[in-house]
Amino acid sequence: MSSRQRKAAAAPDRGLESPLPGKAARQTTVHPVSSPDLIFREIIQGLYKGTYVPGQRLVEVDLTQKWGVSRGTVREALNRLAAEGIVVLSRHRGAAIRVLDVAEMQDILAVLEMMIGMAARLAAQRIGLGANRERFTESFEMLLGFRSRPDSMDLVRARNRFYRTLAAIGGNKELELLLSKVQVHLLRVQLRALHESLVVERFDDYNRIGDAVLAGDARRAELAARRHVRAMMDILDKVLA
Amino acid sequence: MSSRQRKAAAAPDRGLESPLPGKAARQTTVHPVSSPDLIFREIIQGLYKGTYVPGQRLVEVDLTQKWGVSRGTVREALNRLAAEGIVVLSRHRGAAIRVLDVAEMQDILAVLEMMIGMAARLAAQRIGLGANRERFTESFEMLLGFRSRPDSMDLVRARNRFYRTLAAIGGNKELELLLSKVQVHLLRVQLRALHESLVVERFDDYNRIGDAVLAGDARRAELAARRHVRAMMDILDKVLA
DNA sequence: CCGACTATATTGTCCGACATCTTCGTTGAC
DNA sequence: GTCAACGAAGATGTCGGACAATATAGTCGG
Repeated sequence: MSSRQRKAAAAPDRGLESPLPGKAARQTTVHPVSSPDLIFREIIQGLYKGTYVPGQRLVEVDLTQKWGVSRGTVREALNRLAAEGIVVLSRHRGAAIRVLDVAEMQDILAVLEMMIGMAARLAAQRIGLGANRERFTESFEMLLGFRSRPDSMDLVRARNRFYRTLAAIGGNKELELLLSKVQVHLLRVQLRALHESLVVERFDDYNRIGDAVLAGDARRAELAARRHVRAMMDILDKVLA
Repeated sequence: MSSRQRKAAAAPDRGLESPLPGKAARQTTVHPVSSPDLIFREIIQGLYKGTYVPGQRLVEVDLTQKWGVSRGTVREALNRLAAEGIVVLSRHRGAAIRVLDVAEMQDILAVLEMMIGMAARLAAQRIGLGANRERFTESFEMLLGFRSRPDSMDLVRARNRFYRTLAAIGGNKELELLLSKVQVHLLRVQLRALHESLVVERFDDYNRIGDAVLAGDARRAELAARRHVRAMMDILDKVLA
């Protein structure tokens, strides 16, 4: 019974036309993050910190106790991590941090070359629009600021931010979204585990990319970005030899 | 209390090294699909069928009644759909089928041009390996078989399969994964709604792509693929003019 | 007609329970 | 002693209910 009769989603009632777009309207309450969100980020951060290593199994009950949340909440976080490709799920066997084999790393880098190249090209083309130049310059200089002190969690953040900004001012939302789904986190961590030399930050490359973007030289920006990724591929190949 | 002490995922016990890879071992039970999986697919299929239209809200309780599952299950499905970008979630406001604006469609097509181009290039390079030629030929001919009878759900499946095969024989797993995350479903449905002419299947394009791939001509395959996507972008532009 | 307040619908999160399934140690036959 | 079948324990899949938090709609007073 109950007045809960609703025709089960049959009526195409249009709603949520613009869920996020800022009408600068009243933000009734600040919606910081949901619990699954927190766990999601914690685990990614734990990846960099070494709290979690590829191959490690994630048992629901354990996570429940660790963060004091319910299984349902943990489950949501795990599903999102799986959707991102960071953990693998197999029915009735549970979750584990994904292990990349060398072929997968090469695949990721190959795709990354194309996507980062595109992002750099678009960014160079649109560097003059709006506040793009300021935004880019800021994240660029912040990244370069770590030249003297690598190996910190802040550097990781700065690098990620640099790439996010690159994609953002490029203006292609879909590219931005897809780039966030490429397994850069896993790749970095597992490359580092593979060989120490791979962890070296290539600031010269960053410089070349940044310069070309700021110069508005789309072709050069794309080439610099692609060369950067290709350099990592080469190092990977050498390590294997 | 309770012997449930487990150090909360601190021990890097390696497990699930190869969750899927076929050791051709005993498959104790056939794991068809989980309930969230079913709902996930149903909704995507419903998109094509018109059961669900962009902008339509998806209320959890409705879906639980429609499929006779619990809210938790529905929730999982919605989260996955959100992760794929098919629905948008906003806190306490619920889920709705994502509405693409024209800019987003253009973004998606721009990324698609690059990715499909890459897939076609790789596929042409590897057409000779293993059973690639057979696999590709089969899906190719199946697609062409619909030349005389467009506008069926089967055609949708055939086209998707063609692209999946293209990506698969290309051999880059990451590209394959990312391609599956591009919003082709939404794009097709909303393009169709925008203008009837956009629904026309471009079999000539498919032919050119297929021929080039089968000929092992990587350059030509990439160009044909990119041109196909670009043609759709042009039509989109014309409709807007 | 407009703005503040209240009611309701809906989502976010938790808890507990049970079925299903995997894993692994044990038993027993060969 | 080896190996397969059996069975117990651990973990996940799914369910149902419950309550809090919050957005939206409707109501009331001005």
